[in-house]
Amino acid sequence: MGKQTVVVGMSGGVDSSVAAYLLKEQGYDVIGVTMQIWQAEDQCSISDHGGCCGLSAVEDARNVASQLHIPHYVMNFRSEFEKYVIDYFVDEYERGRTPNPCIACNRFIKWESLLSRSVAIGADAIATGHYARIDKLANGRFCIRTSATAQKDQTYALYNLTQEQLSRTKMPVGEYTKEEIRTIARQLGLQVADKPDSQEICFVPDRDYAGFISQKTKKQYPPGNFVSQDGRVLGRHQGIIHYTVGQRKGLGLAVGHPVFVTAIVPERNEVVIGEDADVWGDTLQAVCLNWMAIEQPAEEISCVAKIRYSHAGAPCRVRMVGNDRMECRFEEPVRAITPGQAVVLYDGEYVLGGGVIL
RNA sequence: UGGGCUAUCGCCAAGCGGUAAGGCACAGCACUUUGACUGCUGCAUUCGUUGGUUCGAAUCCAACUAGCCCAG
Repeated sequence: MGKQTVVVGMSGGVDSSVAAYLLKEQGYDVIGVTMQIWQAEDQCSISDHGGCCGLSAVEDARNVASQLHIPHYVMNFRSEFEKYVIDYFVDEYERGRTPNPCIACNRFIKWESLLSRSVAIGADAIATGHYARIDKLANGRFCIRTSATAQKDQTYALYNLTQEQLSRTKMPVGEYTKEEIRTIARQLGLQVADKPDSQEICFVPDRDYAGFISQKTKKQYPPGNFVSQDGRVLGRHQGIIHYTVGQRKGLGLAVGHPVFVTAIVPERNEVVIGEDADVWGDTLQAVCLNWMAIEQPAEEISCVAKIRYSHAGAPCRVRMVGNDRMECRFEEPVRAITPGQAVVLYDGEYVLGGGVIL
């Protein structure tokens, strides 16, 4: 048997660049691939910094690949990205929900699409620069495990990967801390060593995601009422897509004390406002489940659940309440259970599974 | 039209003769590969207007203006 071939998704950032290097060191045949997913030809001016998918990213990735002496290709995933990430993102906001585009992108673009195309060109697996590890458990299942450093952990956004996808994936960066990765990059002389971490939604570099949606759909999202929990009108909002559960800033409501969005009602074009206490809850239901370390549990299980990226996690009990539908009951109330966000279940360092909050 | 009350930052609101609290909102920064939350910093040389009293007034006096309430 020859060496295994791995396609590394190279975003042009430090993490995926070092990932490519590490795999090469480990003896794999490494192919660098940069996914073109958003930037259209006429928009290269917008995001030089940050974005994982800008045009400058292609330049950076190409340079790194040549320094590492590995082949580099650019693959176009724009239509998939449009369908599975952009459309989903817009739809969710229109329905008064709050999407997590990174999770959708991981599942459908980085894995479903990149993996199949990589296999098509003869690769055995794909790799990314995520801060997470993949283990094969005693029960035979593949599982995402938190990275070596709790500081930088990206497992939340990866709960959605299938067993098949995990079996063909490598995440070499998960064994290191961010600083170690940057140090390696410097030692290699990579010019991306000190490139800042990406943040924000990659396809909305100016942070104005509501403007992005309007521009994208060519639709107007009419103003409506801010209402209290008992139905009193408190003011006017700028259109439902501007809000999310738990939000405080940008409401323009001077009530004397902080107030928060507690719910969004698209049918009535209303945004419900409440006190801080009103935004805490101890139960949620989730659908579109994906089980990772375990199969769908028959009995109630105890675990820790994260309600959003960068949530510390909270102890809860989980049980199925329907076909592809589970309920989590938290020991203590958690803040801002938000429809559309993901719940990810953990047992220690291992991701048990997750779903989308109803 | 008589009588009374109130006018302080976008909103609410301290102040009661000694040189403008606070909360909310808002802005910036930090944090953050989603939306949020959170933290820090900033935010009225000026108190409806015009005069007066006083060493000194947002605070006392007068007139004017506006709003509210009660009589009609």
